[in-house]
Amino acid sequence: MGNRRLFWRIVDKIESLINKGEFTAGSRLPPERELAEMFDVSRPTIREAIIALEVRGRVEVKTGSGVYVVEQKNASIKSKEISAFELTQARALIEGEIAALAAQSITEEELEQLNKTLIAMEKGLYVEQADREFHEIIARATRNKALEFAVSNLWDLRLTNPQIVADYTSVCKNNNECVMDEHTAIYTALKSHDANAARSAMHKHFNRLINALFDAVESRALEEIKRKNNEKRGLYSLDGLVNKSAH
Amino acid sequence: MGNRRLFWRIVDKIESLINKGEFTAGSRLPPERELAEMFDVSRPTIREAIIALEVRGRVEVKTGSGVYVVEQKNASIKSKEISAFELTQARALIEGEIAALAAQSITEEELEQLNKTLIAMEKGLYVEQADREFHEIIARATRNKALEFAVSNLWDLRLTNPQIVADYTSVCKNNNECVMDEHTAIYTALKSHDANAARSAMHKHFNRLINALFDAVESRALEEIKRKNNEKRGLYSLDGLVNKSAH
DNA sequence: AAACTAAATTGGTAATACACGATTAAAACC
DNA sequence: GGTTTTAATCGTGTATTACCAATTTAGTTT
Repeated sequence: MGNRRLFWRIVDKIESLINKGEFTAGSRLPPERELAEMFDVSRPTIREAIIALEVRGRVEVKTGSGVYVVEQKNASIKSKEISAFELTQARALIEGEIAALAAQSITEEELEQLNKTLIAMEKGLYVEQADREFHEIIARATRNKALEFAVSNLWDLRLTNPQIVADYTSVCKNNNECVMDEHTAIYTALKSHDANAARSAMHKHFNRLINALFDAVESRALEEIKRKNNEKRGLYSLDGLVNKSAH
Repeated sequence: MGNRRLFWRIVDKIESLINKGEFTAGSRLPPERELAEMFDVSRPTIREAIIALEVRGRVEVKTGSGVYVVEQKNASIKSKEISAFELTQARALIEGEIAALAAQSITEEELEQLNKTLIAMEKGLYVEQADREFHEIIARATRNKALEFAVSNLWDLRLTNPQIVADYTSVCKNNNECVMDEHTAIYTALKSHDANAARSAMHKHFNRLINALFDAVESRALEEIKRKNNEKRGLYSLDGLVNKSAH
């Protein structure tokens, strides 16, 4: 149950207090001893939590003075608040251009690597991994590490943001054939070194994904509405009364 | 002198041991007690250092078993090894598409904000900041936080990678007029909601930057060659001998 | 104004008890 | 006798308590 180490729980508590505005940016946290009493843990544990927050860049420790909340700049953008739609559109835009660029510089060896991911995907094993590799090989083929970096960051987003993970898994289940076909189309375009074809194939790939996401989210929203309506129906139902009065 | 808190120094020591290959990926670190003796500090300090390393993602702690070194995957891509050229090309590609997208959705208010950055830049104050804001406002105008995220990440790269910082500052000194003109052109295209014009203006902006970078690096390389040649000239020079023999 | 306390706060250590995981030894079972 | 299950043990991280040192800050005195 309470398996997670104690200081992590304290980190969460302090962080949420900061997020809630209980401790505002620039202000000083209560002294260690007070926090220890507050959360009913020992001082070393509080210190561990503060160190974790410090490494994360959320607070700054000034010896002899206190612990101060650090101004969070782009933290709101980071990870949270980004939807699967936004991520997919961004990837379409960026990876579309990457595909166009890669079409001009991709080597035979890289094409062979791409082909291997296609085979792996067809066999149905390591599908997730094959998917990521496919896109990363193309990014690498641009000979531009900044683009690799951008793709890698967006992929991390997909894996770390819980909402996006949920939305993606609901889509990716039974669409392997689609992905296969689309990846093959991209591969073919790259093999013929046709930049425009590669870009458009990549756009198609993500466009289909956006639509699939839309359908999935829509149907889930419908489910949710039905569920809530059923709850209300239970609350406001006259069935009981009707039955009784019928007798 | 030894002002920095003790555990940070331990973090450095352990990290350098990992980097040196003393502790290989996947292997277990010596137990806390042993490390404490090794570095001549107390166990709580070792624990603090390990927590810092854990938050940084360099090690993983398994209760009752030990502390294990984590495989570093994309660390090599991250930040290091990326040149100013690569970064600029990546930005051209990505922000070009962003400009095209933003042209369709940008609001009057955002256009006004853009105008303010132009005015600030013309006055010559907060130029760096005005530059960043200009690009971030456009990213925001896409209504896509994943794109904002990507732009923000690339900008961070520009500020954190020492080599890129050096290359950029050598270029940005006396080119404010260029930047002003290019930003104005982008602004005008966005104001008229012309996606293609916005994309191409953005491309021109970065293209000029790439050329400027190239010139700067080239001239610096020339300087370097001259310097080295002068050194060699000193080494192999016959001037001294000639002078002596002349007498 | 400068120097000097004194209080508040974090920095660091030592010793202790406990909980978890893995290994080993013993017991039970087949 | 060999195999599986169970129990004990040891190594390791987890967490607490208590204590003192170093630094900063504010106030006080000179």
